[in-house]
Amino acid sequence: MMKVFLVDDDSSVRKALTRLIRSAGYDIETFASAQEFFKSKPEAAGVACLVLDVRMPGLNGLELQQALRAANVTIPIIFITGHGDIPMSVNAMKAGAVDFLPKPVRQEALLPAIEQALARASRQDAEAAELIQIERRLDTLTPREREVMALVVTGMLNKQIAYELGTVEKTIKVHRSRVMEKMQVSSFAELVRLAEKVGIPEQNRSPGTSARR
Amino acid sequence: MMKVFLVDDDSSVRKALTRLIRSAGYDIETFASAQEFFKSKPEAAGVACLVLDVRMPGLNGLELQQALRAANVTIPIIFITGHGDIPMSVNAMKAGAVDFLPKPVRQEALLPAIEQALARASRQDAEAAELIQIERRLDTLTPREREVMALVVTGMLNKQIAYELGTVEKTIKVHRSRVMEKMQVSSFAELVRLAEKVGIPEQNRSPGTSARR
DNA sequence: TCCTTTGTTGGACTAAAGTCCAATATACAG
DNA sequence: CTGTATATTGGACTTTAGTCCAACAAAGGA
Repeated sequence: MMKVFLVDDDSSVRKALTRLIRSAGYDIETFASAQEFFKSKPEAAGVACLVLDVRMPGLNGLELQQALRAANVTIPIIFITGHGDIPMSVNAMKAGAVDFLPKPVRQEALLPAIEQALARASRQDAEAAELIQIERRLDTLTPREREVMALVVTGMLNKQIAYELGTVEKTIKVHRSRVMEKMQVSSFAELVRLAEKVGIPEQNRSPGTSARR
Repeated sequence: MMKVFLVDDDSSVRKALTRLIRSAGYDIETFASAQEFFKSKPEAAGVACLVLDVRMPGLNGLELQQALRAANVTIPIIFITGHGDIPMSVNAMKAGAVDFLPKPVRQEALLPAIEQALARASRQDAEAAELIQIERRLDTLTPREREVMALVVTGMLNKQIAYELGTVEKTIKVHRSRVMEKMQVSSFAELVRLAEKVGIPEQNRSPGTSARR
């Protein structure tokens, strides 16, 4: 892991930056166009960042940034460009770019940017991995268990939940215990924190009078 | 509330932008220098944003941005400049600027930026107000109660906490109940969430064997 | 010195939550 | 039709947590 993708239509730039980035100890993979990169499944690259030329024939760098965002690919991007202007750089940064460097690219600027981008990628990756873990557990819950969990983490008492769901306290206890087991937590505090992370009480439960028996 | 501060050493710019901003329905207050603005207690301005010229005699805009950050003043900043370059704009954005607009400033660029900046200020203000509320309650806790709260929100049982703190379960119950009361929560789930917001288990408690009796 | 705050603890319960073992009822897939 | 997953419930307890009343000790201030 720790991979750097480089997308630039100028082969001499690719050659020079490849040498630089490789000598800094990173894995590097280059592409001559945004389309080519986009087809390479960058979402599966693990911890990686993207050094991206702005002006290219076909899809340009900023458009690729939008396309990646639209595809939910969160790889950190460092733009490089020979003919940029302020609005362009500002837009790129607003859209989440790590840096925006004028060409010719100085290694004292590029290498720290890459380091920072990879650090960000690493955090994002860890965060995403944790969320996936949690959602995987959530997927093992039955619909009823999910309902119970959503109410439990609000702090409601079992008897209140039972009334809300039109059943009895005993049943809630059973569901609740299965929720704890399936979510792999050993304390209620942990369950609350898990629920916070995935934003659990987000389901629009019908307000007011719900199903009674 | 909803105030716009404008800092620019050029009085004709101040005049023109004041008219524009006022006509858009915002309160505006202008300053001819960064120092002047800095002395005006901007941290107490409520929901507000700052339109800031980069190049000024004395403290320049970017330096003011750093000074504000150092002073923990989080007012959103929109830079305006007549002689900017890409690295300058990128640095400003990295440091959290909302936008970075070239002069002459077009109102179609400035007004949306102000709107966005004020929206951000509003969120920050709400967030800060909530944290202050919580910390105010935390301040009413005795040292011991804080310790107990920190352990309680990890999900430990009263008896475990008692062992950890070298006392008995009964004592923990008392502290715990006072914590709930002083923090003004009616459920354990709420307490856990409050603790999350202020990052409660952050105190470096001595690891391993702690105080026994 | 006297009072307040803080930290403790006991007794006596009540309430809530959790556990084990069992048993029904329904819907659905094979 | 039969087995499985889901949802439900009872009984019988055990553990935990919470509540009310009372009391005591040490530290610090007024």
